[in-house]
Amino acid sequence: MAESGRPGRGRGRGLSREVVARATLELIDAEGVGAASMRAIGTRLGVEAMSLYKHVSDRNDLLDAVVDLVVAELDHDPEVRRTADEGWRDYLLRLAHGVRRFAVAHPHAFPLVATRPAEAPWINPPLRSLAWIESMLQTLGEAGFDDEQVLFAYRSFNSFLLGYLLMESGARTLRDPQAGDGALSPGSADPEPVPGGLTPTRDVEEREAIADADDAEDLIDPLGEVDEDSYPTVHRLAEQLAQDHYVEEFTRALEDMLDRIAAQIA
Amino acid sequence: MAESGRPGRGRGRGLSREVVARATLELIDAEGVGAASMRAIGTRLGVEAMSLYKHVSDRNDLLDAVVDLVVAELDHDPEVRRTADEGWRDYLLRLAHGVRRFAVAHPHAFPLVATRPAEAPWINPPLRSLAWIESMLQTLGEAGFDDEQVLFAYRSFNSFLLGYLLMESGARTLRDPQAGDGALSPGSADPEPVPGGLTPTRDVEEREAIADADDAEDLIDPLGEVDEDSYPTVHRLAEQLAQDHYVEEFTRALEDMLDRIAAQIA
DNA sequence: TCTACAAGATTACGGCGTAAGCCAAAACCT
DNA sequence: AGGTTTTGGCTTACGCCGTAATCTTGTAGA
Repeated sequence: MAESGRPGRGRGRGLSREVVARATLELIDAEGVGAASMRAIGTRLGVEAMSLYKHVSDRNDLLDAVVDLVVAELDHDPEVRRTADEGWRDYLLRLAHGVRRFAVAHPHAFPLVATRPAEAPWINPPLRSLAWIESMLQTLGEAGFDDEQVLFAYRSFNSFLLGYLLMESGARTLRDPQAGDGALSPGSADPEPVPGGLTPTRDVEEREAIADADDAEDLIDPLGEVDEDSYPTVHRLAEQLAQDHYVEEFTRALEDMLDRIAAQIA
Repeated sequence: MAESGRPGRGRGRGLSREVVARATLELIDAEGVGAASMRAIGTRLGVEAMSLYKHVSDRNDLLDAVVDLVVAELDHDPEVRRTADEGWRDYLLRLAHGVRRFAVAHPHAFPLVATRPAEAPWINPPLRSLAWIESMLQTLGEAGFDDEQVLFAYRSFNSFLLGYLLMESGARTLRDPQAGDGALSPGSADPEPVPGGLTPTRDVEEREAIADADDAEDLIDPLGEVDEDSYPTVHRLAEQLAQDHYVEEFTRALEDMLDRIAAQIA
């Protein structure tokens, strides 16, 4: 990991597995997974598509590299650390918020992390690295969990993050009225421009701040109208359904889940 | 929706949006989403690929039709009904198990239902039909929930199902050691044969029975070995991690979630 | 300087989604 | 019944996709 990579030194130009993966992630953020073709990535890097294969075995491997990038990004998050200085609860809390920060910053990429097939049935998304799994299991074990409780917490934590963040990132990446996604298809020749007008590249904290600030008026997209006669309840609740309370809800649901784990070990 | 459709009557052969969608679902079950190309589907139906476009506007629409098929399948499930004769808890319980039956029977298709982009941010997977959303919101409202509680229950239920079942179906559709998935890619020319040797077509109950019967020895795939020095905890817990306790865990976690909702309205 | 090799370029192939047009047969309307 | 319209499937063709195979070139090490 991170061999040398700077464009000045080394043999060719500044390409490397990580650089390619990073460019791919940027492309995914900007235009969706479907737009990240080998040719498009090459173009973005000023390079022919086939050159990517010097750093990546095939497209699957590239997408795996993107997932690795996500996991690596977690390690660089100053709030997320692999230590439980303040107890297991704080450890899981920080980890969860770190993962959520990524999901919010990269709503097009999160489904990738969430649904990419794993090598073993117990490598669960969204933490698909043996290193993190080891860290988590070990931390919980050291916190006094017995084996069964460790596994319960492991699965509870993963499925909670998976479900909630996939729901949230799904709400942030709506279908383009014309021209679908291509996210889960072979082929698909559409560009899938990011629909909401958001440009998810940096500034996670900034957007969070915005989302948190106005508390009850940040509705995302009402889908025009809902037929009142056919779906009266949906129609009545449409406005509240469209409100964005994700931060508070996530925090609260997370606390609830941790409570449940705590109750389990008591 | 069921116009006539029988091959004997009507104009052409027995094609229809639903028939095409059903064939697609079968292909997805057998070989994964990536294998369900227009040409492959046509071949399976004894028809040219372009003929499918008479019943479906494009491939995105076809995948939507598959999702519709899932929702429709729910309606035909005798245990799942859109009424709360026995209270909201029973209603949600039956619904959840119905969705899980589908996820277990169609592990390759569930990620599709889970990640397909929606038209509005409050249409959450896995219940992506206005009819079901209306049913659920209305039922909860009639059960005495106020608006805020309805929304809390709605989102809790959806994110729980999404996370748990995606985790479970992910564990049932592992990566083919050679040749990746193509599930989230454009292009991808691989067949992705179903890995576990399972043939998920009917007999959900039967497989459940098997899964339930032997309680502690149904491990799915150990991934060969895990390096003991690098990942000691994973190594130690590998066997238990590989065990399939999904049914009991799901049931228990579901009850916990319903408890949380119940506590919320008390 | 010579050699080996790694990084990127070129070419080419089969498969993909699908636009456009064609055609026979079923359905409909006197 | 006979003419017309509509429908459902077929054919052709185009551009994009992933990638196998091969060639070119600049650089590092001897």
